[in-house]
Amino acid sequence: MTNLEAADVFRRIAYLLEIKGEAIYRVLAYRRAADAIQELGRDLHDIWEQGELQKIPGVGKAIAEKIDELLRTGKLEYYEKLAAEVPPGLVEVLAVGDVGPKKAARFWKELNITSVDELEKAAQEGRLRELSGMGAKSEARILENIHALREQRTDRMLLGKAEQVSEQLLERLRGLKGVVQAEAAGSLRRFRETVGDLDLIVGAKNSGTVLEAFIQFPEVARTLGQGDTKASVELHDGTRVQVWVHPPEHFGSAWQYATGSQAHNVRLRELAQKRGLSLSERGFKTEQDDDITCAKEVDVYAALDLPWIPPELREDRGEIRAAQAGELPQLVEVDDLKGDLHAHSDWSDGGASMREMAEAALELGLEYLVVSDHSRSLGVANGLSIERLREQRDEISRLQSEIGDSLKILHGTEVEILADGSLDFPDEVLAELDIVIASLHMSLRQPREVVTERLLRALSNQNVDIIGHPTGRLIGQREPADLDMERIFRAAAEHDVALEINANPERLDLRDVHARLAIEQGCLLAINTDAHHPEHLQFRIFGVGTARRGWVTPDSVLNTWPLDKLQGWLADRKR
DNA sequence: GCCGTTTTCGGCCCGACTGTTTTCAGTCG
Repeated sequence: MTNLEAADVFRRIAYLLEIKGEAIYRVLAYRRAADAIQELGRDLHDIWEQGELQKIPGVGKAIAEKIDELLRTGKLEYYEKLAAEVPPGLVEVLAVGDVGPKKAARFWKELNITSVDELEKAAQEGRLRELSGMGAKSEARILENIHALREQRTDRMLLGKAEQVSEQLLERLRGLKGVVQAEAAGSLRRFRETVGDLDLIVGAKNSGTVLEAFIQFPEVARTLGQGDTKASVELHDGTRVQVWVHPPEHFGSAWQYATGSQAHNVRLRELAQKRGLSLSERGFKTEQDDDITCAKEVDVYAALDLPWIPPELREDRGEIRAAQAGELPQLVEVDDLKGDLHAHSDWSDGGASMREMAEAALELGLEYLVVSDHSRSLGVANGLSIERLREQRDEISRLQSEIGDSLKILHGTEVEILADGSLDFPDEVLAELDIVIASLHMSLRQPREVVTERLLRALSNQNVDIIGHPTGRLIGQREPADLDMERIFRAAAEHDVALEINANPERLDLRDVHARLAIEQGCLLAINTDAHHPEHLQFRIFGVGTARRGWVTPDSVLNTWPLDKLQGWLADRKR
């Protein structure tokens, strides 16, 4: 049973309890435990075997016992009893917008609806409006939301797309009369790997006119809701966007609120309560009902005696405790990156020449760029033969003398880790290169033991400097290889091999929680773009965002080092 | 059901928006 499957059981329990009408805090407890299990980064089995289930935040005695039963037997009696009481199909009904536990329970008890199909049929037949408190409008909304669900218009989008769409809208918003400031908030600002809807926040006095203008933007297909301070719309491509408008004197608290995460905000509000304050997007209220406004985000944190907490850390993963103790990490920043250690050219499957790639790197102010084209076995990517690899070396020398000293081009390879764990080039060929990245692209579906051993074998090859996109996942398209990450981290630390945080928004691999575990084990990381076009070098912001979500500091990142230090490290390894 | 530098029992965030209502419940973030 995977972490995701176990988390799903507890999430379903939470939903069923909620429909059943159980105490909300019991529901929240199950939901919190489900989230914690899903975001572990470690294998639930390992924690179970070590008897440390109750060390997971949100897991106490009762839920630990249920995890134990689930992992031992593959089943959970408590869940099965619950599912006999409340039809489990109702969980899917909750995924329909505007349908929560109360309505789902009434649809079930009063109309005998237990699935989305049955709900759709009832709505089409006009039976929902017969319930008290429901009307034709609610019915039409629910029907529309069922269609949106069917068309998967509710899927989360990749960070790259979210960034692009958001920037476009922010540009327009900033151009509106009276707008002082417009910024991205929500999971995009926190650099979560996928984004549900876009949350934008605007500082302006005249919220009404800004919102009116916003819903008229050409990108907007329809308005889902609009009030005094916020509007919610759907764009032509199905992207959902929420815009909040607050007066500039509230901008800080509003931005903080809209950035989330929800769990982080709940913690802050609890802290506020303990001080006799109430925190909302409008700032603080004292017990005497006096307002404390926050024009800047730092004001919100300062009122709680906390330093400003970077958005990427705001996930209720210990950041508030660290802030209270004055132990927030000094996170890596984009400007810390001195080079990119993984890029492709048209020698293999890249879309640009080495010169074009180098010029793009120069423009970003990088000190060095590694050209690391694919190796011979990756036919689909036009992998290089040994002969062509050596020709490429000569070509790089020529290019280097042409462009001068401001950018050092290093010759590397992204060498295939073959199905048996051997590498696609012999050791003597790898030894000729400046730097070697070893990656998995093929046979990713091998059993855990096999694929883990395969990566461990590559890690122990003394020519290997970096493991590229370690798990091989493609977000939303291809599951990660079933690796024992803790063994990988231990081996990487032992052999002093860096693990990549691949910055391509389709990969983000290592992911945030893995990066955090890796540095705790003493691993070195490398934040690389894996660029196949000059513009892909910009992906580094997503890699840095992911690293920051993993509490990564610059000293753990190989490519924050200046060229001479990097070359020193590489030379030491060759000995 | 979980949790504790005020607690091992008694708490557990806060407000906007919508639809159906004459004052509010439900949903969402």
